[in-house]
Amino acid sequence: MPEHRPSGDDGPPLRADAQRNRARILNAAETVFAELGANASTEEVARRAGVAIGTVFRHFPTKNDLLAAIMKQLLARLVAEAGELNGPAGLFEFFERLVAQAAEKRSVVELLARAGMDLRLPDAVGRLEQALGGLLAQAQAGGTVRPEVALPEVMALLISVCQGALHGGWEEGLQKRTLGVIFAGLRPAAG
Amino acid sequence: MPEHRPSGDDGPPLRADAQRNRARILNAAETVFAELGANASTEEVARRAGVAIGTVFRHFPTKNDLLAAIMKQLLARLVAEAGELNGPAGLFEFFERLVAQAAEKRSVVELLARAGMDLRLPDAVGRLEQALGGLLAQAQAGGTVRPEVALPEVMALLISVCQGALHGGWEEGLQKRTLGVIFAGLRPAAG
Amino acid sequence: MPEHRPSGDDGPPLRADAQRNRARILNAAETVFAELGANASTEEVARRAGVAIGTVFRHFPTKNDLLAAIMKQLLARLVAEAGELNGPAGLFEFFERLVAQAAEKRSVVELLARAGMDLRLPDAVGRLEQALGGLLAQAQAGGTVRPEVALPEVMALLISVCQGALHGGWEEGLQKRTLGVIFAGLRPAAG
Amino acid sequence: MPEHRPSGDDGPPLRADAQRNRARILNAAETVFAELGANASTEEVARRAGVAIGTVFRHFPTKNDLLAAIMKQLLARLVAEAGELNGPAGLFEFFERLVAQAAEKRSVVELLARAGMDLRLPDAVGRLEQALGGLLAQAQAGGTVRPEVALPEVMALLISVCQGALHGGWEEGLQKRTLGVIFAGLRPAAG
DNA sequence: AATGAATGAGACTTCATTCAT
DNA sequence: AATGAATGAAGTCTCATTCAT
Repeated sequence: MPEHRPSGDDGPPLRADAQRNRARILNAAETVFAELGANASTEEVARRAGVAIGTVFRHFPTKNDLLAAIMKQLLARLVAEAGELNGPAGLFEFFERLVAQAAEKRSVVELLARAGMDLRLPDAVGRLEQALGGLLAQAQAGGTVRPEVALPEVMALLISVCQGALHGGWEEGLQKRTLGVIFAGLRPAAG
Repeated sequence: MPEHRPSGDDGPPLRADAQRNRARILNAAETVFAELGANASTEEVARRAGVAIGTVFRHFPTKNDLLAAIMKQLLARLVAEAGELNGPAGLFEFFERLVAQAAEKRSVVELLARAGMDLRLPDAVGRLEQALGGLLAQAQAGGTVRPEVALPEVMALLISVCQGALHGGWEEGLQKRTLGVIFAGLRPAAG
Repeated sequence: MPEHRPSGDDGPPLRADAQRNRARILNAAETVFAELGANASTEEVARRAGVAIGTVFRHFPTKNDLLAAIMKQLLARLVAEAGELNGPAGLFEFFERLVAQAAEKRSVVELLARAGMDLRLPDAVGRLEQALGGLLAQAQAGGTVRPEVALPEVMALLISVCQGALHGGWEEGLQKRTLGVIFAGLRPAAG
Repeated sequence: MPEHRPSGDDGPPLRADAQRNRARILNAAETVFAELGANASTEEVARRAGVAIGTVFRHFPTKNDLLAAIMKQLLARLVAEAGELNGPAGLFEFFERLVAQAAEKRSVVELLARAGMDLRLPDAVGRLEQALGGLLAQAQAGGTVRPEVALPEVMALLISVCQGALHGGWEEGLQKRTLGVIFAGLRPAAG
């Protein structure tokens, strides 16, 4: 009975070495996919993780499973990050952080993009939306964001701007000005 | 051995049939990559173009060359489209059209994304920027866009939102509301 | 438009070199599978055929397709052989020849065995049954085989005894005596 | 490092749990190979036996060893079965039982087939031949089988017809009629 | 110029076997 | 003795690219 962990159930706890390898693989995969894009080879992941190819497939029986796992980890991290933010400016802060990450971590976005496609991660994505919803509510309560703005377009803007940052390779100033426009669009009209 | 047309030079004019084939291949490629994504097989392109695989490689010695050519064609089309638009609302109109296309034409964006990477198309992109700059100037002249807004962030927003539309699969309403936020961010503060 | 020839249609005639390679591959495959059994590797087939692995897969997109093709060729050969035989002793002669072949050609049987399974060759098998039926009728007409004996059991005996010869590695004498029992069972009781 | 039992020697007696495991593995293997064929995975065997993969390899250092063990067990069972039969019709009865089993137990035959090949089981096979010899003698003594018929061809017929039954998937009627021909061939000529 | 067959590196995946726990 | 994680060779198949026709 090997260890695949498709989603919720944890099964018996992994042996220490297996856990270590699983983590290493996940990290290597994140790096590799970030550098080479989503169709980097699984062998490369194995090489960087310092394990044999078979080990990767023991933990993630399919390349897609590996991608899904990275994605899940990534989304969880984002949710956690969102959870730490508070107050009316939290939403904007979140945008900034994410975009900054996107600039360096190709996978953040490339994978986010596939979330709705081959990979099936509805709940993980759902949790992110929820967290984002919280930030939006706070921002609207604090008067930082117009009340008519709804969650879907905020999500859409977030993803868009991450993609843009990723593929465009924005330098710092550009990133700030681009977000500036979006933030201005979210704020209530100066009265 | 002529006939590759890496970029500027035209060389001897192509034979009529060769010209026809080149066009067919380009069209087929656009369709195929739009449908199957950027790593659809070159054979599939040949099949749809109704030519043999060798012919594709005679015209485009590398798959990347083919992608670059599509990109170039696409950008030219966008420039033309931008040229037809006028007045203070032209910029917004352009955004809307592009996003609408992105929703259907996968390649529009997937390729746009690679513009800065493996593919080298500085001049084609430059021309698009120029056209966009014209629209921006008109919008600012007409008071539709704040004067502080500069071309790079407009370009960045355009690309971002196209990517978002592509990967998110936005329905009509969402697309309108998302663009609404961006347009609000571009407009002068209501005074 | 490559050349796969799933079954009936011939499509455009293969180029001379392709035809030569196809034949080489088929021959190599027959040999290899005969020697190493049905799960010998496709690479080995390619090696013996003196072509690259890709060539094998161009002609037979799947290993199963290759097996099916061999099988078809084999059955056709058997049908032809059956067609050459005549008279009341033809059936027995056919048995003998087949068993003799089985002793050397592992595939003759191993593949025959899979005829009803993964490989789908109903018509090819059907033609063999038809030919065998002809021999049976002649034998019964000539009084060499009892009239109650029907085609299915003759087919069953033929396959059985081929399998047996294959896996048992019968020497000449044993083969003769074994068939002797079966022939005795087919003949009318001595009156 | 004890516990492999290549053939004759027994070594120190196995611990109770080890013995139990050995039996479980053997049973699981028989089932699995019967269902999935001889190249089912060893992991599957372990899974069904409810032990870890390492345990399987501790008991049977090689997959082939496992196959050999199954074979041995199977042959022993056949010998026992043959021992229970008596009288002039015993031989025919034995044929019928075996063929019936073959229809359901894929391994019975698939393994029998390999008896002479990679697996080395001369004595086990020898004992089966001996038992079969007994039945043959009785049948000949009782006048059910012609005196010229010798053991090797009986063995050959048995194996052949098992193979045929296995791969052909005979229905009941066909099985009966096929054996009918063979029995007729074994019986003394009427008269 | 076009054709399409051939090439061969490389992708994903499986599985017998070894070895640390 | 048992466990189960790790190994890595090997298998099937894909596809960009080359080259004989």
